[in-house]
Amino acid sequence: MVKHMKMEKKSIETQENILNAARIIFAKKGLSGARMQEIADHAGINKALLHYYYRNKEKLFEQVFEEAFKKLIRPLGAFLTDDSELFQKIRNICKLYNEVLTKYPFIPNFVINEMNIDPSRILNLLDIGGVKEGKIKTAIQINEAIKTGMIRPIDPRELILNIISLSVFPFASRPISEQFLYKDEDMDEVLKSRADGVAEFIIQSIKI
Amino acid sequence: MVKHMKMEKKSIETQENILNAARIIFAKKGLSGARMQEIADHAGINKALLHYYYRNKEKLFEQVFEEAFKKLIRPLGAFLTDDSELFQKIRNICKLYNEVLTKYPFIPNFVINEMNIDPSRILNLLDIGGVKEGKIKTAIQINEAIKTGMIRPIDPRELILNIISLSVFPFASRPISEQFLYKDEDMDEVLKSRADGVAEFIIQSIKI
DNA sequence: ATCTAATTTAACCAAGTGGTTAAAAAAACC
DNA sequence: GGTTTTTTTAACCACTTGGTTAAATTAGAT
Repeated sequence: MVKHMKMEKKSIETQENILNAARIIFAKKGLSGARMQEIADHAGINKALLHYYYRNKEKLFEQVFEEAFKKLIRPLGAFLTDDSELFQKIRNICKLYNEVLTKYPFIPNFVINEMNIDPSRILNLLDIGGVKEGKIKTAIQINEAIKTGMIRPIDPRELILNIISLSVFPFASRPISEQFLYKDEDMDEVLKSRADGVAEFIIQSIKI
Repeated sequence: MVKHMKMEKKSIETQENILNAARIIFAKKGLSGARMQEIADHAGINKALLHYYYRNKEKLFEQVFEEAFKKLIRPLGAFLTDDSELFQKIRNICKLYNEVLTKYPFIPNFVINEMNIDPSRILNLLDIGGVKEGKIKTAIQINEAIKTGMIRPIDPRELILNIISLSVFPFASRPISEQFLYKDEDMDEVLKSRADGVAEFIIQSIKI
């Protein structure tokens, strides 16, 4: 990306291999637990080449983290800026989070944990996907729905946090939930088929 | 604990200091991110003494993890084995989790993350607090409540997972929720006052 | 005061870590 | 086939890390 004029085929493929390996290893072991050697092995290359493409561990991690963080926040932004009617919006975000997290199940745990270790990591990434304005907009919409008697009174932020909790936590807590709740079952299938139930659970809880 | 016949006052205090330091550092940085030197510093002692009381990092970590894991699972066990009527049970667990996690807010993230890195860590800790039998008992109770028309049809495990999600996720995801939902507010206060609302949210969603 | 346990000091070690380097080899490109 | 880029090899480095050791010091208990 930086020091080569011609971007050859093999080179791009290698960089993609590195990123894929980094995604897997970092998500599994975190920044401090991941080893550059392991990432190189997983990418099918050697350490020298890994450092040839990515200056250092921190830079590689930043790229992987930023990408994961966006994947986690964008559905929230999509929900908050969604113009649909409230109940439909709720169905939409449940479905969207379910799709995204089925595809990238390690993201919630990974992002939350690294943010916990170093909250400053997020500083360059505020206001992604229009969350800021969307939040205000959706809060107004919820308060309207309360006024018109469509839903019972509830703090908009509480409702939003409940929606996210129900959508995201089962993925983040998978190893625990699997052990204590869904032992011997296909947790992938369980999680995938949750989306509709979650949306109805939320709607039931607020509608009058 | 091991090599001394007399357990003097100072000794016990030091061991407690070590454990407290270990709880904080491990919860913040995880097993791989924590440094024995940092734990020693935080405990106000030196590395030699740290190793004098705790043979190695792994042993110290195991003790801290097991303790945290139990703190996280016991409320679930208490809920599942609770003899109260269903709605009261739900109010009880919401309140209990809120109290426990207000006191130990780092536990969810810590336990979930370390389980994600090494799921085998839990193997000696299965069936804590009567979760196993309690699960069956509560499932029966929920199915009864459905039959008698007290609540709408729902998979018992889905309901349980929803309860846990709503109770635990806001604590686990605090750095993110704070940033995007409750900016500039006292998140401690917000979390503390959530318990009642959460219980009603759940009850509203299932009652007929 | 004396004996024992708790703690410090300070040096040390082996293994692992992120990262570098230079030269050789392999592959892609024209 | 010659040039350029990609990749490997392999050695190397400085630093960190978990862990150890032995002797000296401090504090507690009786």
